Amino acid sequence: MSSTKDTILACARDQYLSDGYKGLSMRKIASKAGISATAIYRHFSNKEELFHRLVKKGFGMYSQYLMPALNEPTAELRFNKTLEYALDFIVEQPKYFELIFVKSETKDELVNFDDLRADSKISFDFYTARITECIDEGYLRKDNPSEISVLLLATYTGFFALYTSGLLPRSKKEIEGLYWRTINRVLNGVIA
Amino acid sequence: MSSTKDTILACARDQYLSDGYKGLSMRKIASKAGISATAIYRHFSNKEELFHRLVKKGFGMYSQYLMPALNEPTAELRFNKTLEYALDFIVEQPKYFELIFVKSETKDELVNFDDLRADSKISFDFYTARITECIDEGYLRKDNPSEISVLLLATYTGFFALYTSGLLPRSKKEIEGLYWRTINRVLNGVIA
Amino acid sequence: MSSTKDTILACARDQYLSDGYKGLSMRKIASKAGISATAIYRHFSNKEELFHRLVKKGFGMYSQYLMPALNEPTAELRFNKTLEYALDFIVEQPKYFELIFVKSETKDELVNFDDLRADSKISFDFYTARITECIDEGYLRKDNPSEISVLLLATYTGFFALYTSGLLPRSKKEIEGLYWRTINRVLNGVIA
Amino acid sequence: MSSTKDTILACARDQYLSDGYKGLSMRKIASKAGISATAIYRHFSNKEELFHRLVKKGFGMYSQYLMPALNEPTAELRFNKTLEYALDFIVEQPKYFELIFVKSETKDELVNFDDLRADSKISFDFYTARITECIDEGYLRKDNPSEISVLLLATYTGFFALYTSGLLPRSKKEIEGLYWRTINRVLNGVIA
DNA sequence: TATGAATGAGTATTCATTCAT
DNA sequence: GATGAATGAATACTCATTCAT
Repeated sequence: MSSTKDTILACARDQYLSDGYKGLSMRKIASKAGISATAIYRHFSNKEELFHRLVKKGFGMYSQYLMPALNEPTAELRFNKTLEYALDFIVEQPKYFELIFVKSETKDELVNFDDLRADSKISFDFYTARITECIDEGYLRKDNPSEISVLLLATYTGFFALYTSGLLPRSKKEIEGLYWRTINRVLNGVIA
Repeated sequence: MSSTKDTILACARDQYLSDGYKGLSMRKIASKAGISATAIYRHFSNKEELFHRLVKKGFGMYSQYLMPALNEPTAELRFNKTLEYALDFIVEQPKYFELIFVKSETKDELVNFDDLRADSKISFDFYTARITECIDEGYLRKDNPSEISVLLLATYTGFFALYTSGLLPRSKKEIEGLYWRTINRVLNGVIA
Repeated sequence: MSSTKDTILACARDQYLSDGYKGLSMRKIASKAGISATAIYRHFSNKEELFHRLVKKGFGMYSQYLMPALNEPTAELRFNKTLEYALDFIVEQPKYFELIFVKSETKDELVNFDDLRADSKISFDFYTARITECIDEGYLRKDNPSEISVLLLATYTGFFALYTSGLLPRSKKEIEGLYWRTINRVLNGVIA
Repeated sequence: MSSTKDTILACARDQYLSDGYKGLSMRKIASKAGISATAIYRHFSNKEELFHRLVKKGFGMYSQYLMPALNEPTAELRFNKTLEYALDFIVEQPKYFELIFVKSETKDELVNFDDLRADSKISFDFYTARITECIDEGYLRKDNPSEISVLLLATYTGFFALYTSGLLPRSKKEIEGLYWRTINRVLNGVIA
């Protein structure tokens, strides 16, 4: 409940999400949090650790979006809800999506921190599990589940990377439609 | 033939690609290029312009990879060669791929420079043109060509973003196989 | 009592007064003050603010020189003491005189900062007030007090601008005599 | 007739007069003159000499303004015309006035260059000569001519220093009126 | 006469971090 | 837990000047 810690993290997130890693400075974080720059070091040993915590939080949030899909009764519904909640995550937390799926600095972190690699595997494994049970139930064609997972995640990631980069200059509304049509085209190829 | 200019550009690229935008400093570039930091300003008016040229070069190189596909005799071959050359680009110029498709700073640049946006549209339009003629020739199912283009580019971009980010921890060889299987799964859904 | 702040200010003043605005660099100030260049930013947000404080201090000091004239019992004495203390200011603080009355950069500052303009008005108004009461008491001829103020300030400023610029190559002693004779010639024309 | 030399000087003047000494850079001068920065060194050995020439030109121009006063038939007229032409100089060449009478950098130059000191004496001596003959002709009260010269030059310089510094916030028109009233008040004290 | 390339010293400023309190 | 002061290294960039051509 160390409220200051959370405040720092929240300010760091806001600042990172608006200014990028370049603009993520201890001073600015401190100033936003209403404390002195040095006070941050009471809670995080350095900038690297602070950012590390931030990324972890992003992964945790992504998990929170996907997990409720497990409440659905059938594999097909769980699969479809997963795709839907993944969309929700981007629509509602576009910057967190960027943080964990796009921003290169995040990836540099991934290389150095095993726990973040593990976190990133969670979403991948979640997809794979959904796909496996869809194949088992005959909703999806017999195929390599982890490769289908790659296919879906790649499309998902790439689609929104294109979007956030301005290469798909469409409105939010259009994007949602395009997302589903794109996903359905992919499913067309893998569905039983 | 301004060799210094090219040297600077090459060093900037290397340094950007290894250290990210954060590590892209005029001093370091100069030091790598074996000139003084100020000498850079003889060739580029500032860091922004230097980076801009860098990105432009990346786009130019990507075009050079794809264009030969036009030499193929049929739409289907041109389409398949495009997918193949796109793979070649990543395999042979992985860092330039990262520069123009993944690195978020590049996208921030895109927002500011119309010419870069135009450059980025080229690859998209190239795909769309290939797809359109494939549909015309009956090789691809009747569908919205630009949306198929989005699908393919998204998968392509996302696939390698996952790869370069370390989320697909496989060897180069395996990756090529996985790429084709992934692409084929997509094509499965759109092929006639 | 923030001694460092005062030290910085003192060093900045010395350096400005000996090298001009050109030579007023944060590094040099810091070096003179025996601190690191960046330490200055703990006390002043930037060079502009530092210089601004410097000028303010100059104006404040000038006021401190003139104010005691108010202790005199008659308007005539207050007027004469003002002229005398103004001389004292130049003799004892020639560099501060230069700072606030001569150096052109100071004037550029004045344009941007309302509070400095206000400060500079103080001395002008002080003169005007002294002259007004001298006219009221019949010591000075009936005339426009603020214009007499202009006359006196102009002569005062111009006189010492000529002096500090080396155009009046005389000794300090001679200058004091010349000052009074010059002032008296002016008074000749305005005295009742 | 080395036209390039004159062009450089003209550009230097324009740039100095608009941006001050700080903004007087060889590069900017060259760019304005349409030549390369290094080309300047064909004509002036360095920045110091260039500025030196500039100041000399300013003094020369001031002389050109005053000299025609000598065409007047009587000492009184020559004296009055001198005061008038001095005003013209400021009104028409305010920046040159600033250059030779106000700008501290100019004065630093004066200290180092005997020829500039000599130039600056010319105007002073010119005043003195006018006053001497006015005393001789009985138009001015018997007094020390060079000290009257100091008085007039000080008032003149100080008056416009106050003006250019923004301490006399009046319109150009008002300033001319105020100038004459101020000068007349001075003359009141010295006139026969 | 002029240029383009290059340089070293300099500019203000920001950074993450340390330390004594 | 937190602060203010301070620091060294780094940032992009400008400067006057030199040199080979």
